[in-house]
Amino acid sequence: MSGEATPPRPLPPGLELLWGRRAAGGRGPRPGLSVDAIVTTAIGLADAEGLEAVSMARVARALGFTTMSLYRHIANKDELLQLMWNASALGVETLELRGESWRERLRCWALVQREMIDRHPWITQMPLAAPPLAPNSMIFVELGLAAFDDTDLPDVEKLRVIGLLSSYTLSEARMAHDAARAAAAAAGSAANDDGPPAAANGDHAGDIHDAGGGSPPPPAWTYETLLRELVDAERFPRLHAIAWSGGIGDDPSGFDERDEFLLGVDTILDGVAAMIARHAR
Amino acid sequence: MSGEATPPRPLPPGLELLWGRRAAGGRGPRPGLSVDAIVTTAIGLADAEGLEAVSMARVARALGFTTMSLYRHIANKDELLQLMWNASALGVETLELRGESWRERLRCWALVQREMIDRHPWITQMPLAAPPLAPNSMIFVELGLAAFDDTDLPDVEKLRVIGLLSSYTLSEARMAHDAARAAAAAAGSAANDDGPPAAANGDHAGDIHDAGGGSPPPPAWTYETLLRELVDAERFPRLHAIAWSGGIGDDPSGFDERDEFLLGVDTILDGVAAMIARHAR
DNA sequence: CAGAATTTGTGTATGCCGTATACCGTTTGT
DNA sequence: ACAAACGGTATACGGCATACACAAATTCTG
Repeated sequence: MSGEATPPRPLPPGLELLWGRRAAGGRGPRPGLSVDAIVTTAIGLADAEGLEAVSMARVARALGFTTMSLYRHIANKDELLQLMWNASALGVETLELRGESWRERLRCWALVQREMIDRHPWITQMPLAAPPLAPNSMIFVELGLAAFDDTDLPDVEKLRVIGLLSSYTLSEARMAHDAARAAAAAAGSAANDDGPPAAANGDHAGDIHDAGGGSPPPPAWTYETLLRELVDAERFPRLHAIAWSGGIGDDPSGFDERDEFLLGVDTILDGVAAMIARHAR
Repeated sequence: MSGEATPPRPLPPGLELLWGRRAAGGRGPRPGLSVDAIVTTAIGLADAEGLEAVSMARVARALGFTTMSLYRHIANKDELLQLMWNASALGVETLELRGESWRERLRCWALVQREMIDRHPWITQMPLAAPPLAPNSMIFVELGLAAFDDTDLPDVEKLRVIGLLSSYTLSEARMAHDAARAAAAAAGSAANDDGPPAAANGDHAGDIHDAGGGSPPPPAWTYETLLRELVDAERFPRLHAIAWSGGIGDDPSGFDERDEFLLGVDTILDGVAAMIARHAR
């Protein structure tokens, strides 16, 4: 709120690296490690084993350095996560939205975002705090704003729609990947025996969740069977009906998650159309 | 896929507690600790200091027990989080949606959810995995479905809208609370001196983010000033214009976050209206 | 009523995590 | 030649979730 002179240099910590301003001074020994290398191997780790596999120690070991060496290039783990998030959107600079109307372009915008997330599912596990400040986020927002160029929507509304769309995209992707991970884990623990044996307890195993008899575990729960077990017809009449009518879990039609997602996008865009019409009047 | 007989008992671990089926056997000493007490104090801790303050050790200490005693009542921390999430929606059973039309009821539904989150902001920090299976989540979904009772929308679409609305609600709440927390942290670190001193480094302070001269830190960044610093007019023409036109950060009008939120909800509902109209035809 | 069975809470230990701090060798500007 | 700056390492600390073994309390069974 004070002053109109643009502040000269010192960005808040963590942003300088993101926006690429680093002195690159000359005096010490030539570094064997670089921010790029760190971020790249961290992303590789996350791609392969999920975000929880990314620890300072693991990243450093994968690079053949000590844990603490990373801190010569990165302030802390949070900064690393920010850098990963930014680097995961590598293609954005050269991206162009296809479509003649705002509607086609926005749809394309959402889809591109969804595809970026699908390429790096750990994005949905990131503890994303506060509004986006990474350069690639900015580029992406700018791109979204450009989709509105043929409309008269006020800027605030454009931003609201952008936020709405990307929050939908993120949460839809999160659900899809969580489900996929759960399914993979269930399949894995059923097939292999080296996975976590149900829920390891010490000498007090049977109390909280009795591990069943000696019989093989009942054929593993799916979301649908669970729903049918839990939801009674009196308290949950509508959910009960849905659970017993099939078509909840894996849909047999060729209707995949991507189409599901686009249906949601289209619903939002219908709302945006009304918004634009209202403002044109 | 297999069998039509409802499976008899053994729910997957973690769900039994949520759905209240516990043997309550008789033989041991009378417990001085209960699941309820644990969950309650954990929620108290989270309300007061955020979700990161909830550790097994802290909860146990607050109760006057040892850390490991908790594990006699709860399988692991994740289960505790699930229980907290479920308990945070305490009022849902006695909840009724006001409104004559599906639209009013859905709007009310979203608002109620938002208010529940605002009462326990740590909900937005929860690593929520997979579709909701807690009883209170179910009740809430059932309530959302009931809002559609005067429409002909297929069930799948109803569920999609429910998901869309609540993902929007959650992410909007997350942004609001993250911003609030950041603002509080900035104000706190400016006023107090017992907070983390900027970014502590060892003998190598000045390299990554040089802490400025001895002068007092430049008046602290706001989102708007940051945007103005980072976003240049060539690469980000639209964002640049927005950043310099004011009205981004704290809006001076009496237009608070709740109204902002409801505007987004209304946009979604416009889309839903189109959806319903399409299906009625 | 005697012991067996079962359950609650405790103490201790393990292996991860992020990171503060002190140190040493290398490079470079003066 | 020397001081300053820098890159990497070793060590250590406090916190975390949780495995495991044990003691005391209670109740069921004979």
